[in-house]
Amino acid sequence: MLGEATADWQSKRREAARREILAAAWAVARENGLGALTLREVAARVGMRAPSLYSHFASKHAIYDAMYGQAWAEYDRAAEAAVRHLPAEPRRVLREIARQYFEFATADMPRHQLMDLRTIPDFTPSDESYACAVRVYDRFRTVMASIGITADEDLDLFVALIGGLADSQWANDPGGDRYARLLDRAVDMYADALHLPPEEP
Amino acid sequence: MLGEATADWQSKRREAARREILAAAWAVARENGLGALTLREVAARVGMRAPSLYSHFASKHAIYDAMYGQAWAEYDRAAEAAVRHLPAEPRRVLREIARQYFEFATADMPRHQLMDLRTIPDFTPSDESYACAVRVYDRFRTVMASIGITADEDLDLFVALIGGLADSQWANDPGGDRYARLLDRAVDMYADALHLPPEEP
DNA sequence: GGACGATTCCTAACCATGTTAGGCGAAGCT
DNA sequence: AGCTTCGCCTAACATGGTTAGGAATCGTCC
Repeated sequence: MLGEATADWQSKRREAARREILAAAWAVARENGLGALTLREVAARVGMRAPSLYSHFASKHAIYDAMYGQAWAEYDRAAEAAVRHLPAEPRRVLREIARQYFEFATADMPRHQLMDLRTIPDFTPSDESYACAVRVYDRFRTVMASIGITADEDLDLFVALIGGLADSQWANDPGGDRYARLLDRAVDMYADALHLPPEEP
Repeated sequence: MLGEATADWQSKRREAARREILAAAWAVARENGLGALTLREVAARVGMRAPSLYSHFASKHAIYDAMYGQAWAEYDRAAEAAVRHLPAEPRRVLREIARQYFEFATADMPRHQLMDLRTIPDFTPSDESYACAVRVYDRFRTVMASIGITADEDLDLFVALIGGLADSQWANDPGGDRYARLLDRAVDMYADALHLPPEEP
């Protein structure tokens, strides 16, 4: 039987190794694109051979899964910070949420691709990773509720709207700001449709 | 030198073979998903071995390219038909375009994935295939111009809106009709923002 | 202190898939 | 008939995910 202290030390080493592998995976994805993320390349960056990664992750999908969870957790942190200083006016709240999402989505292409479940064929996140995404959505729902928007359809519409703009940004003007301008118009369209009062100047 | 009649006959056989291969590729994609589209599988369905496909397509990407062109050409035909009986009221025109796109996009998942350039890594359509997509966009721009919408930003916004809803449909409610209902709301939002007159009952 | 057990890395290899090389046979041209 | 062309074949290669099995390391226990 392993002693408690040892188990703790070992699990810390395990965690460190996992973190290092994930960091390498992110580096590869950012430098050469998600498509270039190969086990042999990741392994090389941490001074290992590909099969050794299996001591830390059950499969390549497990690495994707961890990255997926990390990305959503990252977004959750950013959103949490933003929620603490929410404007008073509902319309400004919408704008804030929209901008936050858009900035996060357009700041890092591989991260954004990874957060989209359609990107990796046959990928389904683990419960744990998926919970990170759900947490974000719960926070979003709470904020929306605080300005009186609770209907599922209203929430879905807002998400589709902002998501469509972020995707269009990547598809049609990566690196530019063409859709950032449209974002404000979209938010206003949406706010008008829901009869939110205009902003004070 | 080959005789004229023979060349013609041979090129017809070549075309027939290409069509057969593409049909098999579509069948595989629809039955087992885009990810299951493998050269060996396609070849098997047309009674060949994988390398023989290279007599008809330069690479797997060339097959994707042909499928991409076909998909957009298909949409172009559908759009052309719709354009011939456009309603008189601008708002109804928008609704018509939106519904048309949404229905086409949600009718066939692999086709929709393929029409999105992000789906296949490192895929860039040939000029010829891309022209099919451009043709669709030109038609769209013409119709929009006919109801007085010409600004690039207005067009981009509409496309992002409808595209976002179609993507959300696939992501969150495949097989359902949750986002079809939202489509009409989105169109109205957009039409209101552009001060289009309401529809007559 | 030495044997045991777990852990972690390695090499070798397997399988799937896109792709290339090279050959064989049929079919048409001259 | 002889030559060329074409379409298909088999064999093989490169890459990439994965598995099998072994060796080294390190903490634990007698």
